[in-house]
Amino acid sequence: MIRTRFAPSPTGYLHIGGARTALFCWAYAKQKGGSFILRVEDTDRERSTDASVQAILDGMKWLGLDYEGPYFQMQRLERYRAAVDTLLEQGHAYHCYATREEIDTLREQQRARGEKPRYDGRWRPENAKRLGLKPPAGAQPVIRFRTPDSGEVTFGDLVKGPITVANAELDDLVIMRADGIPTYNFGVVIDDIDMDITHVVRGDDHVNNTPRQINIYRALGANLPLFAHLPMILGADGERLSKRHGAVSVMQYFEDGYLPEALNNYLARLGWSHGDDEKFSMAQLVEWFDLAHVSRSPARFDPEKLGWLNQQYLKEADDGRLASLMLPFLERDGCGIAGGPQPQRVVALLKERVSTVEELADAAVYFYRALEPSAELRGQHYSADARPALEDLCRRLGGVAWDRASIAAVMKAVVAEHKLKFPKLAMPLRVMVTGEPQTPSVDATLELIGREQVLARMARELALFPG
RNA sequence: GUCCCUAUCGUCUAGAGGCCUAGGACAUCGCCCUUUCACGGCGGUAACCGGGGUUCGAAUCCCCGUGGGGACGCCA
Repeated sequence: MIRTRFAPSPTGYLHIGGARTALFCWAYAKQKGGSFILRVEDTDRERSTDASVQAILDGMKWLGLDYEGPYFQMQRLERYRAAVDTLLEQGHAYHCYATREEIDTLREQQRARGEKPRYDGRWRPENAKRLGLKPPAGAQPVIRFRTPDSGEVTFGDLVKGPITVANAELDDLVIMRADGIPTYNFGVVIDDIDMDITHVVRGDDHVNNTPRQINIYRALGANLPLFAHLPMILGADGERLSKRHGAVSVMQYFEDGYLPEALNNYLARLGWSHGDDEKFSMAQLVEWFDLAHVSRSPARFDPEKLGWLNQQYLKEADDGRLASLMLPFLERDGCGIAGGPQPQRVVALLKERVSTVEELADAAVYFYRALEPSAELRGQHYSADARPALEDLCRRLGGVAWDRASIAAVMKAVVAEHKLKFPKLAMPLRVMVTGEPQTPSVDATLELIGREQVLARMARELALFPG
């Protein structure tokens, strides 16, 4: 039975990188008929918040990633303490009384010497004895894991292949704080063991933690899971996509009018491929996903390509669904839909011309509210020689059957009688009625806006024509 | 600085030693369609980081440079 997990810390929203990790873990478990677990790693009491937990849950829900859980590490403290006791008894861990200041100084000196900053093991029992160190009265020690002095750790990463690190590169890491709360590298191991995780699929930034964690597994006598490290996602500028730099919350994409299927598809395609396939469903992702085709180097996030994919999904999305997604944006733009055309029909007319729902709403405004053309547009399109034809058209539109074909027929007749080129009539008409130079075909647009509004807007603008 | 990982068009990628004159997608440019703008269709520009090996043969394997990323916390 395959079991994967996504283990975010609730110190912020669910961001793009986390979402992709979750997506891959989810897809892998689904494909294998296994379980996907959500575990909240909330042991950083200073930074973890309930709001972040909720934000992560919201993001998972929007993306459609269902899971077992969530489990919370802060509800499992007893278990970690018991595990630490075992390690202590067996000599795999020890108390360390070094102060933070002391350690900081040590690290500074090491860096100054061009060495890798590492704890020097001064509180290992034998060293403390040799150095004559005595636990200060009343001091609460942290607990450190005793890393093997020699040898190396090798693991076969499912994405990157074999990775080897010498134990000499590792130091004795703190596994439990003085207050009994475990640190990341310890909690993650205990939980992955207890939750029977078979495949640890996580970000590249954990590659260096893996050998440390493997040493803890070994000290505990536990079986190792398989590891797969996904490459990082970089910003469009090649810089790290982090919470400080523009790493956008997944829910920001919802707010900007993206469809979750588009974001999932884009994210799946970032760092993973299935031949030349660019657009595929979640079901196809589940069917096709494999760790062998995950790329090994970081990828840049390309908003342009996401926009293109979103447009592809928009084109085939249900009009009613898009209409309801569009309404909040319309309201924000000060548009009520009461008295206007049916939103679904507006959506049908506009959806393949935009790449987000927000753009869709922006493009829909003139169906619900008259927009005044800019002076520049008026100057560009309102010519004296088009005026008689437009007046004629206005009159005739008052009596014609109100459907697209009839409107088009009237326009063609007017164009012919006044000996004009079609655009000579259509462009000023478009601007008069919509306030915009670019809209769907003008007959369809007029039909939806409605006769009353069209005539009113034309009359108002006609007065501004020269001549 | 030290350690780990990595390297194909501007970007995401296909590529598992001969199928590669290196394919697709986004972006970009041109043409077509056309009632404006889009959509769509067709076409173009554009890449195997450098140097050594291994091999009859290397984008694919090895080594060294260089570039990029990550890690070095009582953060996760």
